[in-house]
Amino acid sequence: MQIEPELCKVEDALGILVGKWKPIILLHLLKNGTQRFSELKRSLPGITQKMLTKQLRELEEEDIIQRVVYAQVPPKVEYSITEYGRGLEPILEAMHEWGTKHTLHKREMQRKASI
Amino acid sequence: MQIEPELCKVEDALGILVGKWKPIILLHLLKNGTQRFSELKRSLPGITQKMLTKQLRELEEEDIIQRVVYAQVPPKVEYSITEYGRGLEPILEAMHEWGTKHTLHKREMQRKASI
DNA sequence: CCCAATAGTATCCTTTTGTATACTATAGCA
DNA sequence: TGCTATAGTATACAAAAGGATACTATTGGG
Repeated sequence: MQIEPELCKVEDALGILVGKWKPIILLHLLKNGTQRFSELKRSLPGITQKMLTKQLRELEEEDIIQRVVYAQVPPKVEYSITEYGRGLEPILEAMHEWGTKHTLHKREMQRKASI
Repeated sequence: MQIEPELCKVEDALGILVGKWKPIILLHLLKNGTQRFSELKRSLPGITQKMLTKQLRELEEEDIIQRVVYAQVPPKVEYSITEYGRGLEPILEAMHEWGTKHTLHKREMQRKASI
């Protein structure tokens, strides 16, 4: 792993995943497939509409998710992961794996600290 | 991959990597081994001392890096990745791999857009 | 006629991140 | 005596991210 020109690539990935909501949104779409706006909103307790819209727009911009609007009333808009976006799964998995270890590690550290 | 309790784990990993400087700092320490404060600073053009100090303190807090102070004048402080912190390498690698594809993908998208 | 449901916008505010700049302590050296 | 080097702090500020709340359009149903 060389360093200088490689950094920006790591940062690119990070730039796409970063934010309080993006990883959760992506996990939901990866796990559950196509979802409507309202379904996502219900899945993300605490998110505001503004935030959800913003995150979805940004992910769409990067071609990570796809947005399909149905000409209906009331409106129906569906979101799904693109082929390309599915490539993020290994990163999410690596993070998940590490996160699991991290939880145990934190617990261990606290135990030691309390002695 | 289950969802609800799993989310926080992904977010834990993200929380540690996120920031304009943390991934670069970690890559430098992973690649070059132990480094002094001033060496890191020189390696990160544009970072202010305050930011570098802050990021290093946070990484230390999470037991990702280790800080060793030598009782000298002028001061000497060395930073290195911990065993535990080394566990982040697969994540950085997955991001790097994806980032490389992303660069090509972006280029392709721009080419298409310009037709 | 009025209400509910959906997928948003618009506006204002707070918190978090990041930047710029100046300052400190101390030993060795000229 | 004053300068340099190192690893920081302190203070003020600017920008970005996130949150709270209110508003919109439309149509089918009561």
